[in-house]
Amino acid sequence: MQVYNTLTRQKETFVPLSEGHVGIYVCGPTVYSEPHIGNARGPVFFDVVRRWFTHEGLRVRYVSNVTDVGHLTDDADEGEDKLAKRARLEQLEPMEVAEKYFWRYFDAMARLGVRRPDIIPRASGHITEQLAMTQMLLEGGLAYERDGSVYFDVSAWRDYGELSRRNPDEQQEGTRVEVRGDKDDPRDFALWKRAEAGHIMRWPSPWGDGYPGWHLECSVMSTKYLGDTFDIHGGGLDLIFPHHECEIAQARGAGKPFARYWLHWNFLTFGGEKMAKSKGSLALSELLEEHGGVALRFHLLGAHYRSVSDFSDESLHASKQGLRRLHDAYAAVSKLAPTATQSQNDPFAPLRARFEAAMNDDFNTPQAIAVLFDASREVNAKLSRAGDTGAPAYAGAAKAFFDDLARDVLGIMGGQAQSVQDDTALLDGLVELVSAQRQEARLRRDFATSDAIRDRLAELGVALEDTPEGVRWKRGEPKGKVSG
RNA sequence: GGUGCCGUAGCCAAGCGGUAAGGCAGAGGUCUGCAAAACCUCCAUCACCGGUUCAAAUCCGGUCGGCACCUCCA
Repeated sequence: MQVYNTLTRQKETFVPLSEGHVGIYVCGPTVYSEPHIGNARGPVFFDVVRRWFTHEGLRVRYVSNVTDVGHLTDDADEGEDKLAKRARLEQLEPMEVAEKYFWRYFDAMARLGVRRPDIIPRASGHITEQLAMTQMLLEGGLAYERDGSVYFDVSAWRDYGELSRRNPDEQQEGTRVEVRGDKDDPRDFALWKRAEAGHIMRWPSPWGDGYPGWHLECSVMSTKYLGDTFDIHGGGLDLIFPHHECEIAQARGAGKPFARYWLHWNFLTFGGEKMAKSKGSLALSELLEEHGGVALRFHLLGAHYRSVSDFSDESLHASKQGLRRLHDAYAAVSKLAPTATQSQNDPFAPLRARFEAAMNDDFNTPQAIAVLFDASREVNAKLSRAGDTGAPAYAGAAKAFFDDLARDVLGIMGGQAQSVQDDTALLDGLVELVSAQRQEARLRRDFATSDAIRDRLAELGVALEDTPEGVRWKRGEPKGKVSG
């Protein structure tokens, strides 16, 4: 299988460090505000990545952190971190903020069919380890302490820039590099920062009270749970620099070979503009409410992870229509064959092969989805041929195909990703419709029909009551056998 | 200034040297009491210019137009 490695800027054959196992670390969000749709692309993509590895028989350990030690807002000079600011605005403890949005985030992910990571480490719970790595870097001469803060000395690390291919010397010392006057060099970055008076999140350290730097947690937590060398490190494209660059420098500087393959997903744009910069209206909660998790997930997988994808109402609508076709075919198959069966002569073998080839080529989900559409057409054609005696067996194989790939790997059919729709309005409408039909029968004095309707509804658990004020209905337990 | 990405049909979106996947929308047809679904058929030479090659959307050079990162950001 081929994966595109940012480190080498080319597709490489993926060979796990330890045969049969894969270790994956993905940088998660800083939980300080409402999750938006941009937060979903990476998790959804990597959810498919781990499902695919699992499908291919590998044991996966998937670690994805959540940053609960706020980093600075754009007003670096003010030194207020995002969590603290939010905490002040919401009048909560910083950790209360982190906890609140942590759950918002994972609730949203669950609705998108994203399985929980095997480990969700938090920065606040790994202070000791972060101090240890800082200490190690100091001892190795790659860091220096200034007035309670410890900085990584970029000039001392020759390979700095290997991932982002940036030559530190050529970087424009632009807008606001001069963040803290106590750095030896503006390119240096903090491993540990002194906590100013009033800074709420603080921990004791050999250099005084402070808090860990922006990039340290990932170096520490990934290697703690996956080993000093591990297979895959993922994140958004924007994390390549400086975040991942710094992670590599720290980890390698501390003697850890670190990640072997780096995968980065591209952005979602909205009207051609970077999502993170367009304001509002893209809150995940709202989109989930309106479209459901499966549709969003399906749409996200409709573009290759390394391409920018423009997210709009039109494109989302188109995706939903397409998904419905897939679901319809699956429903038809499931009706004919409630249980999946796979025989020796699997008629879906060629389609499986195509799907597999697509996924093995750097997780080409759009192509994999195209295979699903081709399969649907074949299935619909076969099943619509009346009197085809081979249909049931074929349907069983079709069900196996869809269950295996569309449901288990892509997560766009059945299972948890299926949105639980609120059918209240539909139910109301249906009962009222049937009730109206019954009233017509009563007016015709066709009581046989009206009573039959009431009885059938009662069997289904809907009780109709004729009152002087009109017909009322309520739900109860289904009575008797439900026929049909 | 440095680093990198993109421009494929009305829209979304694969392909990245061998003669344009898939979806949505649209057109025609089969089926059908009507409608829907389904199925069949149709619908692009790949921003532009030049070069390399037997062969280029795919490689090289240039032009134009978008975008991102270099600062928190998925």
